[in-house]
Amino acid sequence: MTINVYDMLKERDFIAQVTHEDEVREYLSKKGSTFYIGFDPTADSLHAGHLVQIMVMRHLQQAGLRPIALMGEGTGHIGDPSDRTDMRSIMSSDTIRHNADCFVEQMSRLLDFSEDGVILENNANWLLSLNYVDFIRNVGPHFTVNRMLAADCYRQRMDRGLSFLEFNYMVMQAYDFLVLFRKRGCRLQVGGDDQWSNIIAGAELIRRKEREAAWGLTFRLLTTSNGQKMGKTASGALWLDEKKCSVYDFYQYWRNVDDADVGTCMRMLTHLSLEEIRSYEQLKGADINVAKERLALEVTSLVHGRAKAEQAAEAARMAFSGSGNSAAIPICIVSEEDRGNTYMDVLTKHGLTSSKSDARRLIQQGGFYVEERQVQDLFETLSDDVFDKGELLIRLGKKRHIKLISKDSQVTTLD
RNA sequence: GGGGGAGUUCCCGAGUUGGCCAAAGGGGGCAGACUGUAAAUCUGUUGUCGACGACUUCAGUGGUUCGAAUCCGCUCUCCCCCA
Repeated sequence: MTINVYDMLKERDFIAQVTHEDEVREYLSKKGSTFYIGFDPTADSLHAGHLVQIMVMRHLQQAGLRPIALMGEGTGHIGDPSDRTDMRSIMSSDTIRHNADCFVEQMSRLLDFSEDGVILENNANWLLSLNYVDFIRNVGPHFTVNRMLAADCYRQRMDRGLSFLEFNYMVMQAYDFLVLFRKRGCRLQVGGDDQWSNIIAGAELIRRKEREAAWGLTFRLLTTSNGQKMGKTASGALWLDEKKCSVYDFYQYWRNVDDADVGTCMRMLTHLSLEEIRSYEQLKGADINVAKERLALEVTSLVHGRAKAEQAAEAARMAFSGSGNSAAIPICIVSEEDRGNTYMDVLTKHGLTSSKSDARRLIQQGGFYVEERQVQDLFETLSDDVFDKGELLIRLGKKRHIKLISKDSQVTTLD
């Protein structure tokens, strides 16, 4: 017999909170049951944090359940205050729509949409046209402000200030759940643990208005063993869009997770079997690197496909141990006019360093290498003869490997 | 609407008897050592530039002054108490 998906999720460390464990386990064992998960289109790409939700959808989908992916184009106009200390900036309708489109596009590559495998909904369809008075008369009586204020997600904001706009978010999301129950018979909402308050609000609304059972289930947020949010890079989120985060950088992120986090990441972000993961967890010391390579390969494959993931792995081996193929190493195209300029200037011009002072510091501190030769002279210039077949490998610090590509008298596309 | 308080460099947060402030300290970032492309630890660094000096910063703006983050006026924003 196959194991109950609920127990499987539990074994893989996903589950944070559940409203009614027995009922939810039972519900999830029935093929065709629907569950929903919301995505607020706050950016034009999904990021690592969404990966957990995606994985859950994949697991449940494989178990024969029907995921409803709800695009929060309507709620996006409000901005979820959960798990935030500051107010979200207000986005234009066009931006929100664009973001939602990007989400759908990415999801279509991460989930099986064939044969209505995933139901796509968009709460703009029912939220945007709501009549204010009708709405608050309809759902308002079922909420007390007292209880809402006691909710975790709002309490955190009591000191910093919470706008009335944001205060409405919970009610909107609760209403979404009610709509999806009526429209799709959906009795279960799942989401990240920061969504707990919003989720139970919806489940209660269904009970009050429809006198029907509805449940909620949340998953652990992706955090490091010492409580830091994972999926953050120096420049922000770890995006799934290749244009916003190269496959190589994405691979490197997972290749470099803390020792203590490898097992959890494998359980939550890959489809490796628990036995296999356990054997990886037996590894000690430097051997753990093998596990990290596997983790990075698996997660990257999921998001970008096997071929690109393997290219990235190759490139990483090339960069760090000399053997391999550098094809996937991030490139930077330099033009004719860069010749003869100091490395300081070239690095800065192409955005590899934030300013010439920054570049100067890097070189002075001995962190700049050209083909593994440490550059000592602050004013050393980029010359023609250092290129090998139009390519030149440089290194900033210990880990940032960049390939300069010589593009003679061509218009360069900077990035 | 009335009363009070605050806006400092990526973040938090010193500094307000005017010069010794590019501005303490912590966090974060970056570089180096150590290492396993880990963690922890240690060291350095962290406005810009034609760089042992110069230039531009302390919400905005206009003043006072030889000289202001520090004093005065106005504006904007935020918080708190009362309504």
